[in-house]
Amino acid sequence: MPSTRRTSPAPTPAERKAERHRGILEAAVRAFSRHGYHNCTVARVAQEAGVADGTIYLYFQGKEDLLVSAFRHVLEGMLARMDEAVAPEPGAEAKLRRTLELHLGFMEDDPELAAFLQFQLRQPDESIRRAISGPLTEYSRRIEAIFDAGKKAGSFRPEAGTRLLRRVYFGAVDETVSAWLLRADRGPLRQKAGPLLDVLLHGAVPR
Amino acid sequence: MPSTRRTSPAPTPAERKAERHRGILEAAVRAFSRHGYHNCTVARVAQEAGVADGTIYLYFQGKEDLLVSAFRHVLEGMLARMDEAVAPEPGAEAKLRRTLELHLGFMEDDPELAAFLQFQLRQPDESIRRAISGPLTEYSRRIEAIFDAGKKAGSFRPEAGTRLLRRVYFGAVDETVSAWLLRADRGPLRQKAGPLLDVLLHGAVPR
Amino acid sequence: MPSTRRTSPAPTPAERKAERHRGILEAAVRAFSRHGYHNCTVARVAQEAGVADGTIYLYFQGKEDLLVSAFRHVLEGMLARMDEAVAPEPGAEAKLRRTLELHLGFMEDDPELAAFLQFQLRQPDESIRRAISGPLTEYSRRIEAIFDAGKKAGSFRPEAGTRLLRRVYFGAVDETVSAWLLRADRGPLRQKAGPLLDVLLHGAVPR
Amino acid sequence: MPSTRRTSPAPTPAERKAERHRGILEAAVRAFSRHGYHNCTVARVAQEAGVADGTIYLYFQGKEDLLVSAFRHVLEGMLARMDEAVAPEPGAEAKLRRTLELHLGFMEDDPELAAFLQFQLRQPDESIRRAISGPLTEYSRRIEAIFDAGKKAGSFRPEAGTRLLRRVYFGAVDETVSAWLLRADRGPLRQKAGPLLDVLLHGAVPR
DNA sequence: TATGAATGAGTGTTCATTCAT
DNA sequence: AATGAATGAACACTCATTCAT
Repeated sequence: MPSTRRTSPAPTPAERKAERHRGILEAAVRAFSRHGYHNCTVARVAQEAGVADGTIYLYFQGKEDLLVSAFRHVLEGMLARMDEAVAPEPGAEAKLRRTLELHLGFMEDDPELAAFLQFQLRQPDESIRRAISGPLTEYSRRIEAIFDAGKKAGSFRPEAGTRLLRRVYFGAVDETVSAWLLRADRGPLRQKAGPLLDVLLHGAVPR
Repeated sequence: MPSTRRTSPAPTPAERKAERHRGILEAAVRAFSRHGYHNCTVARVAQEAGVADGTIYLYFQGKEDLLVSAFRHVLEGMLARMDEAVAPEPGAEAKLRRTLELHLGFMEDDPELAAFLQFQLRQPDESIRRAISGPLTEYSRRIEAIFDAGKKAGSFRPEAGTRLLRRVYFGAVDETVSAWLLRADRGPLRQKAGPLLDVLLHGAVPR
Repeated sequence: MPSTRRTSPAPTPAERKAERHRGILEAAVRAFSRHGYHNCTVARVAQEAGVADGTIYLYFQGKEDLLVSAFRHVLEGMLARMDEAVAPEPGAEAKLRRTLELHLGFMEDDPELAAFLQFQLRQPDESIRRAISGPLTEYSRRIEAIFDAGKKAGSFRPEAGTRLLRRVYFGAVDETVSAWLLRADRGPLRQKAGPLLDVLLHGAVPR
Repeated sequence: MPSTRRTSPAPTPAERKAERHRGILEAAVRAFSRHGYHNCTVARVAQEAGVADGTIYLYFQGKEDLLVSAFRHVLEGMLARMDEAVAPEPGAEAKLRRTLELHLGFMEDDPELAAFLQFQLRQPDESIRRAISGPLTEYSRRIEAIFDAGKKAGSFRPEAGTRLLRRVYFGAVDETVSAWLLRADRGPLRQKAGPLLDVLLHGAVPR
């Protein structure tokens, strides 16, 4: 008698496909972040994913599509978890803090993913930049929404441009994570959220 | 009477060599920023410089040395002009403002150079990052010196970490220039120094 | 009734691979001996073998490995056939004669292979010489074994050094084959075995 | 009063030229034997000779001409000294012995020259082989003359072909020198003349 | 659907040779 | 005569992509 309750019920073909899709994407993140996008062969991604070279091309258009898709996959995951965690936060400042903490936390927990985002995606190829900008805008939108809401609620200065604030936020986060990644002895990262936010919110000048 | 001092005296061999060196470096900046480092062949740099392929190798070790040397050349030029212009400024805040204005001004005046710095140098290759980090530290040092001096003079909050302030500065500048570069209609850039500095100095929160 | 044993059964992948391996090696012998190792491009070997350039690198490490592997392939074939033919010969002198006849016969029957062995393998590159010396030692061992056995049986002078005898044998064969190859009108070669052996065995001085 | 007997009187231009010619040839021998003909750049020969790259081309047609000329230079020197030393020897056997002793002596005294002759000249290029064969024939002629004279005088067996005897002689010398060169610990070489000649003259078979 | 052997276009680099000085 | 900077053709090797099985 077959067990009525399998630990993992036989996956449907569609599920198998989705699983492999995801497996390749995550292998790509690992492989690209380890060797660098240009120095990483498709064969290495395939090996990392445990599939044949040709199989990659059943799931993706080519190497570039693999990079872009991996980025989308990663960012969607991050945004989903951010949305869930940030929504309950009461005010704009709290939401911003929570977002920053989550971002730094993700990076700290998965340095390979962090290296992928910080280094491998900075490809100067026009087409890659274009393809990446879409998903990235989603993140931007969330940050700008927080700043806009904060301005309305009086938590943020209305005369500071929202896009400018967003850029300062992203720039500061970016530099912070990059510097942390390049350090040989990576200490804790998420705890840098406090000081960083302090400067972003109150500036360099004493009141 | 023959002039003893011609406007363009016959260049000495050493001068010719230095001139060619510089010519190749500047061709490299143009070629790399247009096509991307990895998509740009050495032959294209040679063509842009008006020399034969092999000539490149009389002046540089190889393609990577070309990238790194071009970066050093560019950054040294920027720093020299910054040092000159920033020294006379009276206080830390004025020095910071002048530095930022100059940085944005350089980028606005030479978008190709800006693209080179913003995109082509972000190579994930370990060896390139290492070779670049040295000269870049020079710039960091200047910014941190300004923040340190400002703290002593009471212009800046002493409890804000100097390295943190530097990272926020660099991150904000970086994002600002990148965003400007990616815009199809590049308007003025240097005038963004004011609002940007306002946020850096006084933060997002109203006092 | 389907035949259980086809004359040419569908080759297994492993067989196909071995076949191609051999095909490339033999193409390399032809191409190298025609154009000279250094003047022969890998592309030419590939063309001669009827495969793409890149395919060469699926079977060999590089050009040098191709040369060395080709040599090993050729010499192993020669030694196998020699061993088989020489074993039944009764005495040392007969064995030596048979070996010499076979050697000259191989060269006469395949001048391209002869040219490969005589000219292309004489590469002064240290690494090539080292790689070649191993297989070559096998041939040396056989000749020395014959001389040693002959000394014991009283057919050869015991006071003549075995290694010296081997060197005279190899040198004489080498010169003979080279001279034959360089001649425009290559007559028969194997029939030179008799006179050559006569000199080797009885010397230049009348008794 | 200027000394009437200078140690080296001012060289005429023609002498200077000849001196440089010789200097380049000898530099070529050293450079080629150290790095191998194909791995040795013309620039290295120039450096070794202490002249500019371009100067080489004032004295020689090109790299190949340099190799061939160097060979001719070396062989002419050897033959001149051989002729002088061998002439007084009384009989054919003595002449042969003297020639062999001189040959081995030259190699032992100048291993770099030996390596040049043994390895670098074995270039498979058709044109090189042709260019080399001429001067080499001179050496052959001397050896064959000795064998012919010896046959007439009854010292050598008349039924042994002269060319065959010459080939055995050259082959044996060649193998002997090569083996000596490849040995890490090069002991004495000239003293191998005796045993070698013994085998050449009396063969491998006891009488 | 998956495989992986085969492809062949693409490129950094070397170096024999030339020639303006 | 001598120089040595400049040339540019040539080539081994890589790897994204394809396709027969």
